[in-house]
Amino acid sequence: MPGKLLFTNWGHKGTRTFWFCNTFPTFRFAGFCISKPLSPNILPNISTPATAPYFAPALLEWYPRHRRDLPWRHTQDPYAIWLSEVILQQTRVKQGLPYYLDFITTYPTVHDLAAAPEDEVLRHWQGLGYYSRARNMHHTAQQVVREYDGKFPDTYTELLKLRGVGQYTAAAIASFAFGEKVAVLDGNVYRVLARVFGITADIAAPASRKQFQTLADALIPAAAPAEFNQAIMEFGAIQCTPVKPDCLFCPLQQHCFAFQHGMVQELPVKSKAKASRTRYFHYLVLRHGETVYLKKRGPKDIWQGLYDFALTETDAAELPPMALLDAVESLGGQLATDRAAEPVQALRHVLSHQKVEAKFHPVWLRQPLAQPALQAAGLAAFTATEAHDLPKPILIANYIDTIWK
DNA sequence: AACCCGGGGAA
DNA sequence: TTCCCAGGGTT
Repeated sequence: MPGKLLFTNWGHKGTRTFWFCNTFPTFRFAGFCISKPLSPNILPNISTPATAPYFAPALLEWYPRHRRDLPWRHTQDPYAIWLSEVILQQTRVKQGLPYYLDFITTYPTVHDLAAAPEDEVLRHWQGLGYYSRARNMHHTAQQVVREYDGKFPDTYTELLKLRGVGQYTAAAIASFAFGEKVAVLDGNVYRVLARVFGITADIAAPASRKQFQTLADALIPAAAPAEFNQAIMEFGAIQCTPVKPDCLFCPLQQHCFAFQHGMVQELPVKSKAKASRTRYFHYLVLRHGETVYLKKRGPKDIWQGLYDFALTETDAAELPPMALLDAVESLGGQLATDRAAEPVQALRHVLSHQKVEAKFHPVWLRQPLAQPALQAAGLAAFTATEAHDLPKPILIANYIDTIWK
């Protein structure tokens, strides 16, 4: 962002003087205005992580006094730790906790999880989102049983080979369960490091990862890698929060670049996600007697492996006239004449990357649909009880609740 | 490197 | 309503 040179802040550190433009992250350093972040992109209030001896001790002193009492913190079982970490990916503790308790109760060991049908695992996951996590988790459970004799690998490098276990999760399991000295890097860690050390790299850019990883690896103490990883993430979740961090009572206040320079709001730098698109779903809720017809969703779209109704998607909110009747006819279905028409229900469902505007069209059939037509359409007949037990998107589960109370 | 994948809570 | 939360897999 070249051009603007209005100074909003300035500071001294040692013999150096630096200024900040209001066009952050452009800033001036020692009289030179630079348009790109310094390399390495650590602002001059620290030289190297080795000169931050305060960091780990402060967190390790803070952690036992502020940590939440969470069930996965009472175990060394790599299975339980893996389970909790997969559930907590992109998920807040408050939302994930009941799912963890359900899973660890239903599937106390990796053998129990591996032996379960995928539909059942997905049903327990229902409502938690990002369903590939559940499918990958199930796959990995079977792999651990088959190829690892039911015992999780005990090193970062080996853990990384498991499906659904990336750099973060491998580091978490390796340190928590096996005491390996490898620093975790999640959203909390990015935020804490960016603020304390004044790092201006875009945390949404994959290329920034290396810089944060190098810093975190330098900060993690050999004496307590697990506690350090727990502490820095908990610190980010409780104290150094995304909005309104508790800087007033922060143990790192004196050392925090962002606080000392009034830039807590500006750090970390994070580019915005692209706008989400709107999709228009027209669901045909086909029913006959106690039977409802559902379809298992396929790959390369949202809600893979979950069940919903016969679906017609359109580019606009309106459906071409007769489209639904045509769809019923193509299934060989006939409309029942002895039932009053039920109202079309519209529900909106917002995902982080898509907005789904769904309309549910109830259709009572005169006769059951024939098997060949069902098979061709990917539909299958279920009772209300069976439908309840199948994994469904929250949108569909909510709708079914409204029609069956 | 870019893109896709859910859902809920707080302001 | 609007804004925030983000790790892993695929392409």
